[in-house]
Order: sequence, then structure tokens, then C-alpha cells
Amino acid sequence: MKHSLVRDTIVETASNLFYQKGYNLTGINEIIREAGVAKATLYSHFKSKEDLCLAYLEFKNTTFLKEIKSFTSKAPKGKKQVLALFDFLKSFFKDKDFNGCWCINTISEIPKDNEKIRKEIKKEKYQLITFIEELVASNFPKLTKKKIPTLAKKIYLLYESAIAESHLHQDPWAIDSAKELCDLILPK
Amino acid sequence: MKHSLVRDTIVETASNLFYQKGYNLTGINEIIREAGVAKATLYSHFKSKEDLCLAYLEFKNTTFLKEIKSFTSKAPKGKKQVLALFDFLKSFFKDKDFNGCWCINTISEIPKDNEKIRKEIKKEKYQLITFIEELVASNFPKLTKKKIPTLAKKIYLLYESAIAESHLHQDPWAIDSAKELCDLILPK
DNA sequence: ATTAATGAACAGACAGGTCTGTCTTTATTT
DNA sequence: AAATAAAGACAGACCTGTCTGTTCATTAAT
Repeated sequence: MKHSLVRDTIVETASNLFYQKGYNLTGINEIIREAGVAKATLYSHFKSKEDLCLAYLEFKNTTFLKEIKSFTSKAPKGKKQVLALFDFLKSFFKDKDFNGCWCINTISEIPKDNEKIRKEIKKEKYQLITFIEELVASNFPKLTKKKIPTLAKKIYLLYESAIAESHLHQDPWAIDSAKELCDLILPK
Repeated sequence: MKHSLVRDTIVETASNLFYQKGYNLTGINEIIREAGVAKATLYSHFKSKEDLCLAYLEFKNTTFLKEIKSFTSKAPKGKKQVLALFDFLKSFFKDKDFNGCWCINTISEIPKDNEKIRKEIKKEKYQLITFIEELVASNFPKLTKKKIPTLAKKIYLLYESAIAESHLHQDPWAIDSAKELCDLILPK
């Protein structure tokens, strides 16, 4: 198999396992078995399990941002396009592999002083906030520049609680509730 | 030491360690060392680490509910008393031992099919929702009975994202933002 | 064109450490 | 004297990461 393809296979396999079972409960041996790859091969691509964790976070984030951008762009312009954030989440929730937010899950699993991973996670969340700002700005052009970041942060909070709580309660009520609340705070 | 006191010591020590370092990264040996207790003693009180985890969740929850009820009851009646939820969270955030929500952290660490722990966590969250309902009902007596649960759930979502996001970003902006949003949705 | 060399991946043993949970032995307390 | 707890050895499983040696495909050199 080609060098870069092997890497991709490892990242995808590890991502699925990390996301489903958690980082600490997934062993390297399980990853290589599943990926059909030798241990030395894995360690030639990643110098440690932590390195693989970073690749996992990046992979998930890239895929996620692409999907959510594509999904919302298909919704009608205006309020509905912003609210589509929650429709996206709902379809994500319905997926049999849904297991909440990988960032939150990972933060709970790593030692407090692991700055590398924490930094990556914060970066990813800021990318989401930035996307929401763009979404709000493009759908509410009358909104003053100053108000956009504040509003986007609030929508972000609603999004985050919707994903965490639908996961915790294994029920989508949190998504509906957050969407309602979002509807309330968007300019009419 | 007295039998029940030994149990309390173990639970408190385990709770601190589980909360600070995470469930999977805290070993039984570390708990007994810290608690000054023999391993056989621990296993005479708890049949497994999972059992100890349940005791940890219960302990944290009991303490937490007591404190948040006491804190909010001291705030002036009306809107302010409900908003005091977020002031409580802020002081909690400032604590050097703050490490987010133990329920969310634990959910991320255990296998998906651990129904015992999941059930306990859901129960605890419903206790929080119930408390918020009571808080809302007693501070907004004009509110119809039907509207209370819906409103309480929304406040709950704001509370949950405030705790999770202040933890993730290691910054209290999420608490302020959630409080503002809560202020907005409370009847004037 | 044939051979040699290089790079990549495979297979899996191994080291050295961790984990949970059990068990025995010794000490303390009541 | 009986019960309780301490101390810690131990079993057995699992973990990450290293290392040796083999296979195979592609490239370079003759």
C-alpha cells in the first residue's frame, strides 16, 4: 500500500476506535489489528499514541467542518440557515455511531497538563465559533459588526450544550430546546 | 478508625483523585496510598472500582446540590435568584480544583454500555433540572405550571454549556455569556 | 535486460511498566 | 480472644513502545 494511504488508514481506524471506545480504553494493538498494519509501521508514522490522538482530533474536525458547512449552505438563506446548525446536529445524533463531541470526550481523558492536546482542541472550537460568526454575518447583513461575535458565541454555547446533553441523556430533546432558544435570540 | 469513617475517607479521597485526574488515570493503589488505607479494606467497602465510581458520583452530587441550593437561597428573590446559578458557577470556576462537570467527564471515560453509571448520571442531572424548576417556580409565581419545565430545561442547557465551556477554554467568558442569555429568557 | 540496492510494510517477540482484584500475614483495637 | 485494619506479595491481564528479521515492490546500476 502506498505510504500516504497507510497513514490515512491508520488515522481513520484509530479515529473510529477512539471516538467509539474512548482514547484510554483503545489500545495500540487493537488499532493495528483493525487497520491491518504492523506495529512498527504505525510507529514509523506516529511517534507516540499522543501523536495519533492529535491526528484523530484533526481528522474529525476537518471532516466535521466540511460537513456542517455543506449542510448549512443548502438551507434557505436567513434565519433558517443559522438554525440549520441544529438540524445538522439532529441528523448527526441519529447516526448509530454518535458519541457526543470528541473534543469534550478527549479533554476528559487526558491529564490536565497536556498542553498540546488542549491547545489543539481550543483551536478547533475557535474554528467552529468563527464559522458561526460567518454564518450569522452572511445571513443577517444588517447586524452591526460589533454584535456578531457576541451573538455567535451564544449560538456556539447552545450548540455545545445540545451535543453534550443529547449524548448524555441519549435523547434529542436538548437539540430541540437549544434550537428554540437560538430562534429566540436571532434578530427577526 | 470507625467503620463508616473509613468508608467516608475512601470516598472523599477517591473523589478528589477521580475528579482531578480522571477515572481511568487514577489507580486503586494511588487511592489507598492517599487515603492511608489497605487495599483489602477498600475492597471490603466496595466490591469493585466501578462501585467506587458510583460512590464518587453520589458524593459529588450530594455536596454540589447542597451548596448550590444554599448559595442561591441567599440571593435576593426574583430574577436575581435564578441568575445566581451562574454566580455560583463562577465561584466554582475560580476554585483551583475546578475541573468541569464530573458527570460529563465520567461519561467520556466509561464504555458506552455501562448502564449502571449512565443511569446514575442521568438521575443526577434530572435532580439538577428539578431544582431549577423549583427555583424558577418559586421566583416567578405568575408563570403557568406548563411553562416551567420548558424554561427550566433551557436554563439547564445554559448552565451545562457554561460549565463545560469555561472548563474547556479555561476562561469564564462562557459563564458570563450564558448568564446574559438566561437573563434574556426569564420573564421580566 | 538482469541484477543489486533501497525503502516500506509485515509479523510478532520482548521489555518494562501499569492495572485490578485476591490473598496471606502481621499488627492493632475493642 | 475476636474482629478489624494494615501492609504488601501475588496472579494474570493489559498497556506502550522497541527491536529483529522477513517479504515485496520499486528504482538504480551494470
